[in-house]
Amino acid sequence: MHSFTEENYLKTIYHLSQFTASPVQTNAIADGMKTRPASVTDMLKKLSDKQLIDYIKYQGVTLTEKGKTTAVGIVRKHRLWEVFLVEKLKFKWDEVHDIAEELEHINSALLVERLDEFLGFPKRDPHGDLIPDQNGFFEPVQNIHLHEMSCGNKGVIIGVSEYSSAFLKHLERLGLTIGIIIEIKEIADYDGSVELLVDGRKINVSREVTQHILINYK
Amino acid sequence: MHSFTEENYLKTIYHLSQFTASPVQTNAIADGMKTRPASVTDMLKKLSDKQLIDYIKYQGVTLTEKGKTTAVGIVRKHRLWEVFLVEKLKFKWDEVHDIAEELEHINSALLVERLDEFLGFPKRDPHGDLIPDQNGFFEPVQNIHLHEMSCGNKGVIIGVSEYSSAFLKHLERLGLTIGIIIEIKEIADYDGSVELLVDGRKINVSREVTQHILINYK
DNA sequence: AAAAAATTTTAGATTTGTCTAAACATACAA
DNA sequence: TTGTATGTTTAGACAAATCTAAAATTTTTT
Repeated sequence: MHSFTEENYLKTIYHLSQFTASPVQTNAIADGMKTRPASVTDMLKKLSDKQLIDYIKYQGVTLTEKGKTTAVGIVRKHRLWEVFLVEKLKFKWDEVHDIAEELEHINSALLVERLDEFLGFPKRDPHGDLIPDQNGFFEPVQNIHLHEMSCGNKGVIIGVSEYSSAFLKHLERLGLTIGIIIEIKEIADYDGSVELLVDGRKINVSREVTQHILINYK
Repeated sequence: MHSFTEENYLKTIYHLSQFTASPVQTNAIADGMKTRPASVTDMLKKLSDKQLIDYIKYQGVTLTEKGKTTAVGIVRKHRLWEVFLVEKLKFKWDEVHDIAEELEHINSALLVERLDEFLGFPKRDPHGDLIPDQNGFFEPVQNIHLHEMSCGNKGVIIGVSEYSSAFLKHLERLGLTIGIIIEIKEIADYDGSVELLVDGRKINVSREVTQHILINYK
């Protein structure tokens, strides 16, 4: 078995490699793990010894199959527990991330499958993220961030890419929750803030916010 | 916050002090924690520094109020999670102990209270152990072990004091589960094995088994 | 292509929890 | 009450995960 720390490194590397095809760099991992680059280097050696990552000095890392399987397993647990907390225990979507960070390390394959069944095999978690199935598969996503869209574009809010309570509460106050249909009315040259049409109302959101909203856009 | 290890020490000390009024000894803790006496001594110093135990060299330890509160909190979580696993996820009573050992360290007061509510404020866990309430209170138990009873005595199986899957499966095979009424027909001088009357049938159980069955006997 | 900047790694230290072996304290028995 | 057995603590080491400071490598700039 792997330590919590090892699991967290794998998860961080997994999430970082979602955004790029190239190897994940030490500094990026250090940021994600809120630790120092020197500590990351130490851990990369260990994960490499355990065949969980391919590591080339100074070049960065990629997950091996074994590493990816482990990482996806943790992501699956995290998202299932989030569904449990919201659906069964009446938590709000901004309250569950930190608790799920702990629960994701509970080690029992049977538990995960029973939980999945108990929850009715949910497809997405409360933040709109897809839940990998028992074999680690899930349809590749082709969402784009709101800030990548252009004037006149329409779409549906399908998820977020930031899970802090502060951010999620802010979205809720703005009425920008999952499933909401939005249309881009104007993008300010000055600060990148965006005017949205939501449910007939006009709403102004900062660039900061647009960078963390995922849109299902075709 | 306390580390998992610290929490496990506190829990072990708590359980050991259930059986005796006198201070808990280093070797007993080492047994319970499956570690060495020298390691226990190191940890006792740390717990003492944190005011979780009263520790006198060579004499043993007792929990402080703070230590007891912490320990009971962990026991509460353990037992609530066991109920969840059996009642909601359809685990068997012999499958839940190890998973609950992990879940008991999840850190969220709100989670515990929501879980309690979700489960309908259960009074006992699947092994018959009482679940402390939110304030750590629970009626003092006056169960006795089956091996402490005499010929002709009757009682109800109210719990167990051993949680291994092997033991619990054995009980189930014998039909000795919680709520079952038993009567002692005979106690063998030779090996301490006991003949029980259960539901009209006669059953013979080893002394080993009688030492881990708790009876509500008045 | 050399210099400067950014990134990454090494070296050496620290903390937590563990260990073995040896010393120390207490209990008990002759 | 002295000796032996049992139980406990100290001393010194080790592994995991982290850190700072310095050295090494790669990338970017001029």
